[in-house]
Amino acid sequence: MPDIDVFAALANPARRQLLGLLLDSGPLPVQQLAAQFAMSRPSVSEHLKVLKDAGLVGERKAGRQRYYELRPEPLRDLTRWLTPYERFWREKLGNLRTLLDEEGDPASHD
Amino acid sequence: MPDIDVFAALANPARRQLLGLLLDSGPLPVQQLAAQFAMSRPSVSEHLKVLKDAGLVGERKAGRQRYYELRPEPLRDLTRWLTPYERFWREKLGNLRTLLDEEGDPASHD
DNA sequence: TTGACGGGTAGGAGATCTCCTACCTAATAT
DNA sequence: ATATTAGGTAGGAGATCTCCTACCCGTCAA
Repeated sequence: MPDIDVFAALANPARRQLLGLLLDSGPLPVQQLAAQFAMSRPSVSEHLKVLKDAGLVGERKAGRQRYYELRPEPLRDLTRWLTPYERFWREKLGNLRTLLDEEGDPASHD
Repeated sequence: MPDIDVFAALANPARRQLLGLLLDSGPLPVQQLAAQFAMSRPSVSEHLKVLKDAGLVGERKAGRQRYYELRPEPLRDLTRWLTPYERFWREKLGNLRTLLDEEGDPASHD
């Protein structure tokens, strides 16, 4: 149980995409996940392992498949870490900018 | 101008600590920052470069010193990325937790 | 039972990261 | 002018990351 840093786990775009898939579609077996990537199935397995070590996904066996499911709790650490910076940028940008940006920006996806 | 991923920039603990120092103490020259670390000054410089490429710090010259200052704006991308997961865990954890957290939400930005 | 399928693990190649010491330039100080 | 100080850059060693192909075991189907 290496207990990997959630920041490190999120550093890789493929892993963020895996989380996104699990968020959008619920629990999925490895093959369904791997089908979304150009890379090999074993590589996807390794990314899933990193996510599991970070506590970001759980796995449950069903016959010969393993369903991976999102476990978003560790992301709360990220949110907590972010909080003081969020306060800082609100002060910095001021009310005008805050109002303008609040809903108008296109969210970038990974 | 590699335009580095903010996730990648935050993957390293030393870089997160640098951001924390700048958050707590405001703009600081490299030496003041480097003094907080076991590592060499040039290594700190390299970390600052990564943060600068990610848009997370800015630098301004003052004589022979360079003051680095926090630029938290790119962290908004992180917050945006986090939003759907936050919604997910609120649902998952249930109402009790939601009610407890709700008060921490700064809804009062007239 | 035998085969096919789902998926983890091993080992390794190549890229990238993280740190170092040397060295360089620009700016102040004597 | 010369020495000192702040700090960036070069180049490299060693660790880690990311991907691959092979191979393994467990589960289901014939």
